[in-house]
Amino acid sequence: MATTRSSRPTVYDVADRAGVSIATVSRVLRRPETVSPGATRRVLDAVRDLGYVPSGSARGLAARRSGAIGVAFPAFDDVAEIDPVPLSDVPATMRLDPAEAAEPVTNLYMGEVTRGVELEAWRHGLFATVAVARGERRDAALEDLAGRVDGLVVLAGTTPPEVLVRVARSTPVVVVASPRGEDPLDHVRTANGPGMRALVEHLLDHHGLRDVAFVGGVADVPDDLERFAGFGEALASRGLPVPAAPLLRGDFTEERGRALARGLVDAGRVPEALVCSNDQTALGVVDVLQRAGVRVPGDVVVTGFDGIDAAGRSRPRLTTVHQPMAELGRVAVDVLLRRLADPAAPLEDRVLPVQVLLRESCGCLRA
Amino acid sequence: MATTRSSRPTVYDVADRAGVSIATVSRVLRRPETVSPGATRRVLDAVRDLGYVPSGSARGLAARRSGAIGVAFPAFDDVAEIDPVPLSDVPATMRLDPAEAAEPVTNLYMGEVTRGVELEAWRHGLFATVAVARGERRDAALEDLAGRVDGLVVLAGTTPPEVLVRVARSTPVVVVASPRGEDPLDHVRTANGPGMRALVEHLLDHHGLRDVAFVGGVADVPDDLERFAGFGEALASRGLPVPAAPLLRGDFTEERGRALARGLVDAGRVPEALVCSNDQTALGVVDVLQRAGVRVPGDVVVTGFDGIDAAGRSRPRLTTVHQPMAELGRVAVDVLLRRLADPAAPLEDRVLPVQVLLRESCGCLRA
DNA sequence: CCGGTGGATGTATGCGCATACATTCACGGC
DNA sequence: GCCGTGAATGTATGCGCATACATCCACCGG
Repeated sequence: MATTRSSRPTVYDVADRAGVSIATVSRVLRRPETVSPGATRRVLDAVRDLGYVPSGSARGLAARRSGAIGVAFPAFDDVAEIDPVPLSDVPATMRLDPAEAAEPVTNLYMGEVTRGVELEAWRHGLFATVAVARGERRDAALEDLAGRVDGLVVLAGTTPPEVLVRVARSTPVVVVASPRGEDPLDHVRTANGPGMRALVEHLLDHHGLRDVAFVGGVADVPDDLERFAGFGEALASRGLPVPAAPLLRGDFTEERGRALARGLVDAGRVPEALVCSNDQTALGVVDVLQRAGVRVPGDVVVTGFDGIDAAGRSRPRLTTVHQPMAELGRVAVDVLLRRLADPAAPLEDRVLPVQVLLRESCGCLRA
Repeated sequence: MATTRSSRPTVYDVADRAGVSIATVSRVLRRPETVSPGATRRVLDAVRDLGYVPSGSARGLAARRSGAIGVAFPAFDDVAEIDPVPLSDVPATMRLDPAEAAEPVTNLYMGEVTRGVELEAWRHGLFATVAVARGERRDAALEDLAGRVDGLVVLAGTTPPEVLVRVARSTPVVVVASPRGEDPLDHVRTANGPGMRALVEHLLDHHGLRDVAFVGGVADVPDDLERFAGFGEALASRGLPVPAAPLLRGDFTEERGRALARGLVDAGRVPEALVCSNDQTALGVVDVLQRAGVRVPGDVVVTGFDGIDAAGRSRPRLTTVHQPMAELGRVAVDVLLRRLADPAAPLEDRVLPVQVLLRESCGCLRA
């Protein structure tokens, strides 16, 4: 006994039932002050009786704007696409869970940025349509999305720049979290470099460290490059030698961080400080060091970057640089709306401030 | 030098440029096999040259389906709506961060469910449009959303049931995470009761506990009710007295969990086990107990529910019941598509399995 | 008592696309 | 050499709404 109607009622149905023209129906819904009380009343009754809901497509077509903003992410979770939907009736299983969970931070990132976009869109009466560009259909899907929204917020790495630029010819595009290149697009990002620089200068000045090493993430990722650059600037500003490359390179995962730390311990050459390119890596590093009997921050200082929840719950709590993920989404929408309002305005490159969180893993606070 | 065109090119522009009719343009894009190679070629060239992207609104209108699925959440973050967009140029600030972070799990929940919905939608060539129903515009926005999608996934608590039922007259609605009531809607939820029951039976049977107390969350929330019911069933099945109400009642936050634990410690009557209705609360409880010198699980066993990341990172790691949040979204979409395919099919009430994670806080594993 | 005025409502049209139907044309069979 | 056939393409229409413009009518001033 599902109650879904075979076909949705339209303005015409409402108009018939209310004994008015479709124009009056439309007016009651969009500009009520121009319609007499009587007609308004009858129309609203008809709307209620029929369960009428205006078609977004028709409205969008007539208004020449969809009322939605698109958010596109790179395929963080390509793998997850495999699992079939479980239809098991088993209500509860049980298992010993000794494993160290390694929740992908990317999920969190996606969720937070989406939240920011949705919030800012809401404030302007818009909706947010999200898509994770995966596999083959990747670029085609982005164009499809572009066709159904008023503007796009695209995370760096979602699609090749040339596709973005092409799409941008018809739909404004704001790129999140990558530095302005030569593309004619608006950008929003965080102060990766300055954040890392401030953190490292703190280690040098406040804790008097000198033997400071960088543990990178995936090579050539803009964020990683900027962080390493900030690291170098800090050293240079204090007259210390600047390495050409990170001491170690991971892939932003906790597991990889563990492996790297294991290598250091085995080789017996752990520096005074391990400055990691992200929190996940740092958490893995800390875990392995502690198991190997190396005290953090007693024997070695470890820091992260991102400011994820887990970094504030570890022992020791991780000193890190917090970047405002949801804020990225909000500001991206702000930039998008400005672009919509004035297509000829100069390109924007907004850099959001970060905050260095001094906690236990650098020795600033006691556990 | 922004490159956004003043108005998007249409099929007509493409047809003109390619020297064909709009029908041929449309065919090249939708059914390429019906068009000659020559025409196809010219059309694609024109599309590229003009940066043409089909209008989603027009397509939706003509096709009588939008190609999008709506996801609506209750207003977890009403408060956050206040902050203005920061336009600060300060790239990095610094602060000592002694506070215990209390990341709202609701954000995570929203992100995960959205992820599931988006993934399943993607597999069917659909997009996901999300909206958090806040404040005054709440119900109106839900209808607006309904008008622009082919189906809705609505989380319990987003809007009053009567609004849902009304909307469902024109757009299929699947309700997530609340038990089937009298509404003529499809439902998808997790096995809250059985999960909690299994966990508590484990505490009774395996750890031989008897003085087991329940720490609830917000009253009258379906999930909380079901969990408390499962708690009671476990006790009853072992011939123990079943309390009529939770020993304590929090609000699902970590902070509130702390306050409750403080009360117990001060009163000097801490039970053998504190079974919490969610992880956040349990984390707060554990923190305060430990600071008060009460050992967990040595002196008192504490358990949670939800299986959030933080529960696997605390010391001791929390024994809890993991519920598949992303899976909720995926299955909801699955149910939605079935409903779309057959409006007359019997109503569904899918219950997803949960998994009890036995870790350190119940004593199953050593820290 | 008539033209003017403004509020309420109706009529007609366009938004951009998909597609049913019509048309054209090349080709093969008779 | 004519007609049937089918592939390729064009023409016309509808999808559901917003809105410019036309119409109607009650009411006012002169």
